[in-house]
Amino acid sequence: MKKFTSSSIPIVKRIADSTVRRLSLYLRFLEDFEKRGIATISSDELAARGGTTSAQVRKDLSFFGSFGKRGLGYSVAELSARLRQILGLEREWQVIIIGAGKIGAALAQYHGFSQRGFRIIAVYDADPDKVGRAVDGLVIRPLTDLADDAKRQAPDIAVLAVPAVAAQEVADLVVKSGIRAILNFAPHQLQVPETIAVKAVNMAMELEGLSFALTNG
Amino acid sequence: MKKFTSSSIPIVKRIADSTVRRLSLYLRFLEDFEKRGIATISSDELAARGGTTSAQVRKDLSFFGSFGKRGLGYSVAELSARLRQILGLEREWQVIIIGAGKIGAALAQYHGFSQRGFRIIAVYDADPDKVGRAVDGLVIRPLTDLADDAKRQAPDIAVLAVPAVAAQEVADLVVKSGIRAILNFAPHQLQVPETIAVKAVNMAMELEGLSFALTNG
DNA sequence: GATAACTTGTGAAGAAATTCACAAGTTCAT
DNA sequence: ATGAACTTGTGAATTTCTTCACAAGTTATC
Ligand SMILES: NC(=O)c1ccc[n+]([C@@H]2O[C@H](COP(=O)([O-])OP(=O)(O)OC[C@H]3O[C@@H](n4cnc5c(N)ncnc54)[C@H](O)[C@@H]3O)[C@@H](O)[C@H]2O)c1
Ligand SMILES: NC(=O)c1ccc[n+]([C@@H]2O[C@H](COP(=O)([O-])OP(=O)(O)OC[C@H]3O[C@@H](n4cnc5c(N)ncnc54)[C@H](O)[C@@H]3O)[C@@H](O)[C@H]2O)c1
Repeated sequence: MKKFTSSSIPIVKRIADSTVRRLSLYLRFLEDFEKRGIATISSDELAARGGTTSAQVRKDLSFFGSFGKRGLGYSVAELSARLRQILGLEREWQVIIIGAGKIGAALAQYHGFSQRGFRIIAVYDADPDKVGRAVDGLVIRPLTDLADDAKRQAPDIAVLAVPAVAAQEVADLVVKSGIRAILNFAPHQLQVPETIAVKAVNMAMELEGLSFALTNG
Repeated sequence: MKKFTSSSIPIVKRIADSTVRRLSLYLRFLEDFEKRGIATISSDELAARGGTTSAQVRKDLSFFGSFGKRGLGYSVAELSARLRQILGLEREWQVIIIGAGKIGAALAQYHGFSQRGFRIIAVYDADPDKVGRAVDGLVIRPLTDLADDAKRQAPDIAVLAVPAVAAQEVADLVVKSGIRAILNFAPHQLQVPETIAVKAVNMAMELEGLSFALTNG
């Protein structure tokens, strides 16, 4: 088993999605603690905040190294730096939004993303009426420009906020343009090569989950 | 082990969240097949669509009964009816939106939810400048009215689209008003009684998941 | 009605994720 | 220095989830 060294984060086995989500949560809590001037934190306190257990917190972190001090806990500053490193948040990611409708516009105007290192560099739409208008300082570009633009700007992540019927063809174009990650808001299961990372935000599915919980609760 | 009867869906053990999400997916596919006039479908075809396996599909369904015909597969119409019953989608759910900002407004104007039986009956905001304006035919109401309104209208689900700092106090009010399910868009981990069903849509977390995938891919 | 080709439903096996439990290390007070 | 009070990191145990594999049932064809 490889040991952690300060210069890199070794990943010795596939990390579960649920683990990554929790790391993301922990980071948010740590930032909160940092803001409040708290210097160290125990796995127990971190767990209480996230609705999990201290063992889970320690196990999650143990995949990447050992960042704590026995008897004391974790340095808030150090652990959040580690998590940012693990999650790949030390760099800035270039994000484009495709579909300047209601959701796409709301996302483009939301500054919470760039605060976390996800910079929205362009907004695209297929509707000639929308192209040329501005959303939060970004001029909406025609989708036909995407392939060319991507060659120059090499965006990292495409956010899909187009109607479900258009989602697949847009995804195909995104993949063809060399973009390797997609955040999909359309209620359509995308078929993409497995080298492409896809996350879906499906609000109808969340509501149905609540419906199930209310019905069988 | 209890057996399935046509009048009710017996749940003999706790159903995993992941199972419910997949049921929701299957239902979407079935509706698609139904629209295209396909009468029967095999677990294999359903699985291919959802990126899972036929055994997984059959196991998911087996928690609730046996809905298929050996050698033939599932009746698309019957299985979607069953899934709607299981998910509690035979009735209409009353939904309120709290926070008429960018996201809240986009959600209020989105008709995809009511098409799936989630009827948005009211929008609330704390900002006096927003109160009284209309979003998609709904007049924005002052949040101070919520408790009273809820006594009459008994909404089922509250969608939280308020800033993170306000999320907890709004959630407390929602719970106090007798609403038993929350869909939270604010990047804040809500603390609520365990009788309350909560789902969170955390887009920053999804982006960080993509960042992780791109970094450690 | 016999055979071939399917497909379901489900125990059992296997894999994965979570929780337990404790040795080992740290801090603090006296 | 010593003891008490903490807390981490991690194998092992446990629980949960997924996949396997096959008996049993259905349909179609000849
Ligand atoms: N608005 C919501 O609250 C909400 C909620 C859940 C899911 N969604 C989903 O998000 C997606 C967008 O929803 P919306 O409400 O913003 O819709 P919308 O109609 O307001 O916006 C869609 C935009 O996409 C553009 N578009 C259409 N085809 C395109 C194409 N081929 N290439 C590029 N752009 C194209 C349209 O011109 C339009 O500007 C839909 O799939 C919807 O189901 C929206
Ligand atoms: N806009 C996005 O794309 C986006 C993306 C991810 C997450 N979010 C989250 O969604 C939430 C809303 O974001 P937004 O962009 O719509 O913000 P916004 O500022 O546009 O809207 C927030 C609304 O909430 C109202 N509000 C504030 N305090 C309130 C209270 N105590 N009770 C009732 N209403 C109150 C405000 O008056 C405003 O109308 C935030 O938590 C944000 O982090 C938004």
